[in-house]
Amino acid sequence: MATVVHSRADRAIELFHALSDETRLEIIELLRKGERCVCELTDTLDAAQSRLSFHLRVLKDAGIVRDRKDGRWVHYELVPDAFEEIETLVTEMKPRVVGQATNCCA
Amino acid sequence: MATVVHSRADRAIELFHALSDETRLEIIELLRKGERCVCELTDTLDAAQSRLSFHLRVLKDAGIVRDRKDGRWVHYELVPDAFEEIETLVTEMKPRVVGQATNCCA
DNA sequence: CTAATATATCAAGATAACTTGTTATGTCAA
DNA sequence: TTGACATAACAAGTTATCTTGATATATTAG
Repeated sequence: MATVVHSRADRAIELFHALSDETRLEIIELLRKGERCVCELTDTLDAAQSRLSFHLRVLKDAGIVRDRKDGRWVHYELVPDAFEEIETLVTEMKPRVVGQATNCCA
Repeated sequence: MATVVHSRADRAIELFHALSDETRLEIIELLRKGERCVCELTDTLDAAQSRLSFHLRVLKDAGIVRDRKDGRWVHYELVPDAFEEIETLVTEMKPRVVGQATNCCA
């Protein structure tokens, strides 16, 4: 179980990296409709099984999805908390509304 | 001027990719305090100039920062709209609150 | 004009990420 | 128990990204 301790920045990098791939965004889009097994993702996205497995792991390691084993199927679903976390990160990097502050050089 | 037409997904990938690097997050954090010239970023982050230049370009191409030439200095600042755009993207990929929908296989 | 400074760009190498094909593991049906 | 299926993991190759050092361009000071 890949449980690594992250600095704040490392965590942001992990999350944003997980979101910066087309296949993974497609997976997220599909999972918005609810839990899905890998087989259905494979079919819908017309992607090789090992490729899906690779991307699901990236998403899972980042905590964006979780899996549930059910017989020979594994179902994946989104983890709402992860999206809250991402929203917080984005909010915290927005520019402050205040003035331009100290002018360097020139 | 690198102006490429993006699909919605491509745009998301570009933005999230731009945010998935430590140096770039540090740049953003610094620029939250207001406009800065490259020289100051180089000093503060203790990074080689060409490295900063590379990362600033990634951020600029993604529309996250913009530059302003002023004599022999170039000042960079955050583009607030970009963060609104990112927030919207994140909001739109959050799981819907509704039930589990169609159960595949099993 | 010349030298120094600020920045960008480029080329080469290093590292990381992704894809594909293959094999391994577990589960179920016959 | 055997075979088929669902999924994960691995290995090798490919591609993308990042870093570093070198060079190019513009601007200003002297």
